[in-house]
Amino acid sequence: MDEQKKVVTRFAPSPTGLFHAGSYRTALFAYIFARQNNGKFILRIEDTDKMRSTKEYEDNIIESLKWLGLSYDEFYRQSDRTEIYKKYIKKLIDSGHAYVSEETPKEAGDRAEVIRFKNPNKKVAFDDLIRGKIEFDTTELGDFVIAKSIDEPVFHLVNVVDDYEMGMTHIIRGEDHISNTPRQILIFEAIGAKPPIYAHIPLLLGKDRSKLSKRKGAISMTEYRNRGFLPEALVNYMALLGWHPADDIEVLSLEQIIKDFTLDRVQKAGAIFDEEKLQWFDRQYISKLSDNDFHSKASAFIPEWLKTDSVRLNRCIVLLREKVSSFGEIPKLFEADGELGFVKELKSYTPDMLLWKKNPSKEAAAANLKQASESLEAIPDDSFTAESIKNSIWKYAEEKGKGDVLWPLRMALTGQDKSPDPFNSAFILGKVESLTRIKYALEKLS
RNA sequence: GGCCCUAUCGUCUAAUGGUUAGGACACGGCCUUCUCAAGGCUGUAAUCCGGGUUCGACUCCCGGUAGGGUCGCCA
Repeated sequence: MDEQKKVVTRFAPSPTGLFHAGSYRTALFAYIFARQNNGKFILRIEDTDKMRSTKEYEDNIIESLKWLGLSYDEFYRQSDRTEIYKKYIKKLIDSGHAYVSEETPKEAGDRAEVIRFKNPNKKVAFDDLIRGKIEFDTTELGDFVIAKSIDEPVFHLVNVVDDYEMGMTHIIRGEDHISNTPRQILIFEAIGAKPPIYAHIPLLLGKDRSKLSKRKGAISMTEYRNRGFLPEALVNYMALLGWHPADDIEVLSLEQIIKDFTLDRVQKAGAIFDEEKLQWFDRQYISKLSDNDFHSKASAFIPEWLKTDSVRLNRCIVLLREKVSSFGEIPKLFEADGELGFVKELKSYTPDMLLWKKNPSKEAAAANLKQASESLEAIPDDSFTAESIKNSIWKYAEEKGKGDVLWPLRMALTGQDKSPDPFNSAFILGKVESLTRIKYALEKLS
């Protein structure tokens, strides 16, 4: 059977900054396309700019891709491939497609001699898989620089040589590269190669609608990880920036996206990265977590004082699950003014705050608290759970009015006007502490 | 400014000549409820403008306008 050429795509970042959403989304699309075609996905570090490239940023790219679950089949680093580029530069010079040019340096670091590509000055057209036919007149590009010296090639040259050498079939990259494409096609032609298929995806935009970049405060993937976002949420959300499935189901695993993805459903216009929706996705994925997974992933965000109190910590987990839309929100909940601040310490409150707004009677509040206290007291220590606490009080509360009983109790236990229900609050605190706090409240009312 | 790309609710988007222009996030209301969330129901909200083509345009064409990208010995 005549097999079609195996799809090869790549992600080719320059290690000059922390890996952020803009780069990630490009990598994601190239990865998805390769995987759905059973093709090859290559990571290529473009570090020809020695001044700005660092190992630290390279590591950050690699770690981020790993965290987000994008695996690559081959890895290259351009600084390891100087000899290959040298060969091509020589070939281009020999064939008359490039020449050594004498220059008048304009800036510090400029060379007096560089290698320029001899522009044939013609019209170049290509069919972009997303945008259709794009045509340029390359005349205005002039004879552009392809190397600072025989050992120091720059972007256009290395990019083309590598894409050719690595057998790239599809170049899936950001729209900001559209205007580089004619130059690169010219180089492909000069080395006697057929240009690959291009697909320029729209850019990710910041709130001001300009290209998301490090300088504009783009948030790095590492920071999202540090803030406790789940990689599945990031992947899912970013895949939906510029692409949309045929139906309306948006919560999708990477596997599902790979199955459903098509380039012709990719948007042409840029998309603003909206953290609110990311939060929503994160919540969706948190709610799918098993209790064990939730516990272990939340662990890094639990304050130290609570970690040493494993009994209370375990009792808090259930509540955490329903309060949090990303793990990074956990520490704040346990701060003094957070909803779970009462776990560490009773917040100070005034006697008025114990009174239910619909029946602000001190006598009623005191009587109900007293009854609640007795009910809790009667529960055996080893069955002091949210469930049993509720059972012991519920009937009484329904008789006297739930607000009349529950509000003062919750306030007595937490001292907060926003908090979990009194049953869970008492459960977290434990019998002894709960009774102590109720007693303290009763003193305030007398 | 030259060249290139783009244009549907605030945001992400669906609808590839015929829909009451659909969904999601956010926002508002209601329900639930001792509070706050969550959850359920529900509401407000969009085809940039002007010309064509057509029986009929979000959809096709042209012109504006607006936004973006790019014009490096960065990638």
